Amino acid sequence: MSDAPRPGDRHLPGEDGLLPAERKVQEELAHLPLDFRAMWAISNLFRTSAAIRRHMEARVLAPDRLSWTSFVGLWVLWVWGEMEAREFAAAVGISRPTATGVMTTLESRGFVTRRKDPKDGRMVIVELTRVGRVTIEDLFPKFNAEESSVASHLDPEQQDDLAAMLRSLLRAVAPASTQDSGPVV
Amino acid sequence: MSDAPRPGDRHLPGEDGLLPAERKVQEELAHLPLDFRAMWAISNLFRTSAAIRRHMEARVLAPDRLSWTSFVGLWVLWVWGEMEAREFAAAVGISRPTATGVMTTLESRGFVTRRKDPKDGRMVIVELTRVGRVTIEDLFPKFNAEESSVASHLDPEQQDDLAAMLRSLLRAVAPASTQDSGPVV
DNA sequence: CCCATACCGTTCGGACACGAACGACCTTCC
DNA sequence: GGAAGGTCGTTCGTGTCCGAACGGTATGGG
Repeated sequence: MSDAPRPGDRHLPGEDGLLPAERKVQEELAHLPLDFRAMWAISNLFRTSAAIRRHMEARVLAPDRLSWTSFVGLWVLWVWGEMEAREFAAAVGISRPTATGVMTTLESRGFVTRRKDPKDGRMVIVELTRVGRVTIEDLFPKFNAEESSVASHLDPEQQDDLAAMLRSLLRAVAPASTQDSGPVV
Repeated sequence: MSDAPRPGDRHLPGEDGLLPAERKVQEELAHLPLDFRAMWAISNLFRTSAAIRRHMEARVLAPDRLSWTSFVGLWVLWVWGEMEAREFAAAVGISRPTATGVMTTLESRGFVTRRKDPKDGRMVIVELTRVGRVTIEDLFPKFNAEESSVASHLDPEQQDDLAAMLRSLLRAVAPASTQDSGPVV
């Protein structure tokens, strides 16, 4: 723990130390009885998730002027096939009102269609159009290639360990009912 | 200190197994040449981040009718002290237009004040009010207690490993300039 | 001195996000 | 068979979020 910062010493990426922001927090809040170990784990979860999401939006989604949520919507319908609107909302991980807006956006761009269920007049069934299917089938391999590129900074074993630890946390905070239908991308 | 338990046999499928949604994906996309290992690592990052964020919003923030972003804003000003608006935006991890809206919200609730910098008429300096400081000083220990509770589902060593792996991914996707000022909660 | 340049915060337009509430629709129980 | 209650998708209001663009402000070079 000999972290004497020398003048002009730049912390190059690749070291295993705390981020600059973390050091500032460590310094300012050291006098409080906080669980810093948990804080570094959880806060880096938010930080890294947001950074990778932005990376994906810029590299993969922006060329098609597709938002993150719209992309997840296409992906869900691609994997699951046609589904009711409330299932769509649950699978994407958004509320039903938000799902209405997202479906409207996707419909206006010709990616999905909505129709009423003849068996139950309350239901609305969402389905990918041909254009929507072609789009996600072209886009998802690119998305996964970026996932692979980002994850390659960890060993394969570390990738497995990371996924396992995250599943453990997920099971801790999410009710079992929501784990079956949460967002998957 | 990387004496992570490494049993000779890998975990059998089903025990430490994939989530239901992951199994569906595995089944539907098995015929495509995708990097599933990276996919499980990255997708669980998004899933778990969103789940924990909702957990925090419901358990810690909802009683004060405070949004996630507003909470981060208060926290940033608490740790860093008064700062220029563009620094505030960078520290919270939002764009400058979004920061204008968030500051307006926080100002209307009496948590922060905005004033022009007499030295440079372009700048706006944001600062926590007394009410804002009292609020975050009451709220953050509760927030950290929930972080600690969630993280307790991992061993202390695992928490450290998780944070280290996430920092590694973060450094891979984020330009060095944004690492100093990214959102920290 | 003035103008090009650059930067700051804000505004605008569009999409996302949620809780509350509403009309339409189905089921259930008298 | 008709009212009661539940569920569905949607609408409304508010707040978050971004890229593009605008007015205000500083600074440098001519």
